[in-house]
Amino acid sequence: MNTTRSGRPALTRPDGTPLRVLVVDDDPDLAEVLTGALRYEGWQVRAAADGAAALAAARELTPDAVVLDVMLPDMDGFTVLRRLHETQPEVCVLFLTARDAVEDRIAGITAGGDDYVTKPFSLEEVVARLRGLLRRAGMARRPEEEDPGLVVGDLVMDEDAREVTRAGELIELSPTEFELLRFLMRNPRRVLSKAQILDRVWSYDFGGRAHVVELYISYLRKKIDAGREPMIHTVRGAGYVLKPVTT
Amino acid sequence: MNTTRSGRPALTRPDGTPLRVLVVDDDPDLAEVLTGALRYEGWQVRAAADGAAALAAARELTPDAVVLDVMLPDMDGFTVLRRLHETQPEVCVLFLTARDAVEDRIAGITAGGDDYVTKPFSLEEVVARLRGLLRRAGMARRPEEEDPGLVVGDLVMDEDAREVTRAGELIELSPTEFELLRFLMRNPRRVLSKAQILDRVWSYDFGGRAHVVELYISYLRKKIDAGREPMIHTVRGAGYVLKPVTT
DNA sequence: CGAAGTTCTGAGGCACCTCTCAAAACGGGG
DNA sequence: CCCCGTTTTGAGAGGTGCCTCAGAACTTCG
Repeated sequence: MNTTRSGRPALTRPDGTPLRVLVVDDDPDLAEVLTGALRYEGWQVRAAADGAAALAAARELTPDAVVLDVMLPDMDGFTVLRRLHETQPEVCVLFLTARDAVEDRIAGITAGGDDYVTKPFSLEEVVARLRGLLRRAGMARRPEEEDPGLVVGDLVMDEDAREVTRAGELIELSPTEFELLRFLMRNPRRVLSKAQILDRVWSYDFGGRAHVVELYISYLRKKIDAGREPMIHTVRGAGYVLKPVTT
Repeated sequence: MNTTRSGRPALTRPDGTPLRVLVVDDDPDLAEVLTGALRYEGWQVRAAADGAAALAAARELTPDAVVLDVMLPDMDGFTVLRRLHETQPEVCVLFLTARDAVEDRIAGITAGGDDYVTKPFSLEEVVARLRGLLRRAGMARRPEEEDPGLVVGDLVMDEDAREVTRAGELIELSPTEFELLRFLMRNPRRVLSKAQILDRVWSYDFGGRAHVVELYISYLRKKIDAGREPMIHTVRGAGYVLKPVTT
């Protein structure tokens, strides 16, 4: 079976072959990190540095989704989108955009089913948005059973509703807490180093130290483990693990 | 069958041929030690002293993994990474870096599935990280059956969860204890000298005496053999062995 | 514009980990 | 049975990792 590099079963196309994604960004470092992260999901990834290259690559690859920077050296991201849809109307597009840039034009996009994230973003966010897009477009399916959502023990996360419950009890989380927990829940019973967590959950341009991770772990513990059998465990010198209580 | 020099079945590529690893470091002594340790794992190893040589060797060898020093005489380790991924997107990279240089430039590395170890490191750590990388990338498989983890008698180690159980009972270990036990479990029924243990489990720059090994063996015994049939045995004048109880 | 919530920094402190020293226990050879 | 080298154990110093708290900077929303 097709799997992610973390060993978890990958999200695939309906026929079981790996999802195909095209990354379009003119910043080589960012493109490198993005393609790496998406490959890590078990997907087939290709990169392009400008609009012309993107359209050429898209004709060749026929991707299921495109991660598309709005600002490209040769042409506007929206032009690329329009041209893409001419030949491949089914393709999903995830825009990458600066925070203060053209919110109005983006707003029209999301109506068409596409989505966007603002720079600087975290990799978990990009991956989550992409998975959401593909799932809603019916272009992806989880292998085997029906989508059970994210479940670890009695801890349940509904990504669409952005709701988390433990033992049926609703838990309110801030945005960062939510993303951290999602990352932990996508990798249960695996020790995750602070560096790994920082790289995936925090924005790529975050300069701070790993101390923040400890802080947010402590926030999560207060909300999730408070007065209960703990699910978040510290592994000294290695990182943190999320485990169901009944090991 | 392809085997390690210790007689244990080697981790191989999916087609059964030996894994191919490229070691890139400008310190000849360190490169020598590393290539030796990786060859000992039954892998096909080649060394390069700078970035240019590394890229050339990679084109020729098409390695499954690259052990890459961040500081190279001719070019940045990250440039090497990007160039490598251009031609061989599937390759895994394990970075070697100084402890205080970590935070700034390593950022983003673990997101793509790659990993790093800080100098000074132990050989067991490098090997373990590499095995983890290759296993998760689906690029390596254990010969014959599915990955059972590390099992000796009723002693079981889950490397991902960093968990050790004996007869189902969870045993808490410090980082050094864990690495020592991993080394013993990877070489069961084999007498390991204190010098061997020191060379593999402790960092290469460790100046202390072999007395630490005795000390840590005693710690392990207290946790693993406590009140049970002993698995760790002393072979006077030779070293230590880990054996299942029913010999 | 003000209030509430969120994110991050820095300092303090506790607990654990690692290693050294010293002495006791063990085991084999005479 | 005793001696001597080897191994084990105990106590403790020093360092490090991790957690908590308090508050400052920033954002969001009314």
